[in-house]
Amino acid sequence: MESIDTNASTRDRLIGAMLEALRRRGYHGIGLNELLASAGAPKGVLYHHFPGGKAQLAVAALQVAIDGMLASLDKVLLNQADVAEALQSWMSGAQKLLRASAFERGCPLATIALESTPEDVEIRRAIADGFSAIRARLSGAMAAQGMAPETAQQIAMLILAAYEGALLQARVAGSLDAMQDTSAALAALIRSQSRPIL
Amino acid sequence: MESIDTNASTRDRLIGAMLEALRRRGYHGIGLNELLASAGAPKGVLYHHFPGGKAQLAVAALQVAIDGMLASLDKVLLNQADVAEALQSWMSGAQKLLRASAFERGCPLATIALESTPEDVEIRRAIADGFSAIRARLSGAMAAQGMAPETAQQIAMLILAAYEGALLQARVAGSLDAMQDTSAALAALIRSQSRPIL
DNA sequence: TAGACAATAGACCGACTGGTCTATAGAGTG
DNA sequence: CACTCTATAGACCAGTCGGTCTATTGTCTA
Repeated sequence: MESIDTNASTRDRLIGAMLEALRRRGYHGIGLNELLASAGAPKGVLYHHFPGGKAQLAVAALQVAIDGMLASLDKVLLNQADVAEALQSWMSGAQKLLRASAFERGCPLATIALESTPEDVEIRRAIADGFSAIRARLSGAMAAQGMAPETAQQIAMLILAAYEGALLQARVAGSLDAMQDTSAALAALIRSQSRPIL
Repeated sequence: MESIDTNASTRDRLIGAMLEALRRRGYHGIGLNELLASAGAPKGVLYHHFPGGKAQLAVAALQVAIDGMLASLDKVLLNQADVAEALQSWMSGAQKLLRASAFERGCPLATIALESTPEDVEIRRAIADGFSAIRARLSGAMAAQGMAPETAQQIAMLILAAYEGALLQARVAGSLDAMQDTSAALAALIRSQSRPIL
């Protein structure tokens, strides 16, 4: 059970609690009362900061999650000139977080994406935009390394899909194998596509 | 709204309704009353066929889903000698189902996998076993086509991860792009690995 | 026809859901 | 000090949750 930083503002504690819930159980998997208890906040404060209720809080949590993913991606891309290596760093970071949480903290975007229905307009838009931004970072980096732009876009799509799918498999299996295999296979693919075939 | 085949046995209608719910909204996204209504069955009959309640019904639905995925995989692998082509057929089938449901019917395994907690032992085991069986089919087919066994296992992991992740992205985006890009990138990868580099 | 058992039917239950409402506390400003 | 506005607090609500229970119907066998 992760405890939420009690020094953070009430609003941030609410977001943190929702984020944690989305990672572990999904949007419908946690109730408002339990959420409020883990944030150490009474009910009124939720509707004060988020008049739209649970759904609006979820959107705010998604934005935070997306910003975090983009930041970690930018960091590895900045530190490593080679995209294949940067990707492996990125996935290795995800593996550490997974193991540290006993395989319980996954990607919050994936969970709520699958639970959402067409009525959840804001939620779906936030997720779709987030995925799109992540893919843009990836394809940009690969194109900068000499990959054909259309190929880079295709492979960025594959990378993000594989990342989410590997995380998912790793969680249910309680093993890092999925992450490791996927990471290795992706790195090999990027390398083979970055340089024209000899 | 999909209507359930009223000719099927009550037990099968319950499973069908749960399967549909898992595809569209997830385990916690549907209530027992709504589920029963869509199956056209009263409450008592659920606990007659599935004493373990909602969770046991979900496991039964997962088994049906897994059997279906394995069957469709076997079919394309039998029809097409080339694994890359078989994979594209398989993913093209998934695209048809997605579009036919207005991007609402996803993979039931993925959804409940992300919603599950460590307490959901039977559910997680069913999913993990299902994924494992699917990967075994894929890696077996690639190994039979001359790919090194370790490589085949890695790529099978990548394929399944990418499949789930692409389906997820396609759903939130309401577009087949993710499936098409992923499918093309995977096919190219399989082909490049099946034959030793010239 | 009687008995046994599987299947269907739905009333009912306590617990909890997301959400609303009113009351109060605290901070900042004139 | 009085006023204002944000933030905190939690009682309260109708509706729904998953699950239990008893009654009835249908079917097969003796």
